[in-house]
Amino acid sequence: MGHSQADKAQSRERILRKAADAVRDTGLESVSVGKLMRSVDLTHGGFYNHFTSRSDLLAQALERALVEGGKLATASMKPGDGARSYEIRVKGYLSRTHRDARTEGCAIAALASDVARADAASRAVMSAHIDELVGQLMQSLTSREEGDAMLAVSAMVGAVVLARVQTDPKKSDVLLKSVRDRLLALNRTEPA
Amino acid sequence: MGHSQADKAQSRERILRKAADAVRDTGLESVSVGKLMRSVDLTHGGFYNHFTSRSDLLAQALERALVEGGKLATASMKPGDGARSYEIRVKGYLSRTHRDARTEGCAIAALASDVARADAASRAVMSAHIDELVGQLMQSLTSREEGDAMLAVSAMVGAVVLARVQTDPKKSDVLLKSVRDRLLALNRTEPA
DNA sequence: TGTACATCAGTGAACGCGCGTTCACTGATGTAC
DNA sequence: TGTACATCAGTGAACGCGCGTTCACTGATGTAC
Repeated sequence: MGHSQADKAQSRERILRKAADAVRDTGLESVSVGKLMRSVDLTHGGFYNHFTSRSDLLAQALERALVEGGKLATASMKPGDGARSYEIRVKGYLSRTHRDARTEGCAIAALASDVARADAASRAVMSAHIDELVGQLMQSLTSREEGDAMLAVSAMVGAVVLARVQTDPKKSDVLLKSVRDRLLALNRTEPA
Repeated sequence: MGHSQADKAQSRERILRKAADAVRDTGLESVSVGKLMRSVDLTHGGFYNHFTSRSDLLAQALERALVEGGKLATASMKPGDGARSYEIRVKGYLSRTHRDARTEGCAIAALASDVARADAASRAVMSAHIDELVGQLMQSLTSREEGDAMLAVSAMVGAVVLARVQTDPKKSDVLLKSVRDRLLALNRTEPA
């Protein structure tokens, strides 16, 4: 609303934050400059004081969504939880809460199919976050094998996306629980 | 081009087939009536001789894409392959060929994130095909446990989508191979 | 089989609409004296 | 500290464009006699 430099930074931040949410809520392509600016109580013309184009905004919103979505994963972990961190991550990711919180949750699950057909720049941004997630999970695995982490990440992302598609709530719950139980079991039995 | 009843049925079929491909190639929302009709050498006005609206077409194209994508899974199987069908399915799904053939491949992998935020009708259509895929895989599993099939389907869909996002081709290959090896191993060691 | 007529698949102009982007403008903010 | 001026965040009209949908039209197809 104001005209100071601090106000500008704040406006930019509000636009980007809203865009990061909108992108996860309704997809990359659904975000329009007009609707976005209206949603933060500004007019469309001012958009270009903050971003050079819609696609510039989208690239930054994707990155932001991935970072925000990634924070949640570690937010609920206390230091010293190291040994149980695999369990905590898997349970959190494959929870009904996460399934039902698409707008605040992992952007990989929210946008994977979209980004799979996007340009190389967008895919590279998400690739980095996939690698990071695989790395984090590998560290917390008793086997410490990257391939095991890749299976877990694939199953986690796949299960959350499929659980969000599933219209029967009971089947959706069962899907989450089945995958969760099996991923947890794998980490226990594998080193045997 | 022609005006006979047979021509009409053929036109409708060509439109729907193109739409089913386009939907997997570039997403549900990207299909426009004008571009679609041009791509089958017709003009946009005639579209409404075949479908009541764009969203009517989209619903049918999603169903078609799911059916076509599902056929591929069983196409390469010979009768009598029963015992090895889990292996054949998993290998086919997690192949580089499938990863690189988004337009002809499994529509669940191509459109899962999109449909996750679509209306209940679209989600119900895809839900049915997810259930079917889980059912098929369960039948071919030595454990015959639905939960095991759910893990496999989640990991298969997740891995293909993530492999399509991954910009580093080597990492993409490793992801597919790691998940494939582990899903195959699970079916061997579990009954022990 | 040949003719007259109704049907209807396909055409292309026209509609209202929302889109991304540009631009002349306003007035509050920040700066120089 | 007070005044004059430059800056620039935010406004809103305007642009060209592609969209989904409608509609009067055309001419080939199918039908009735």
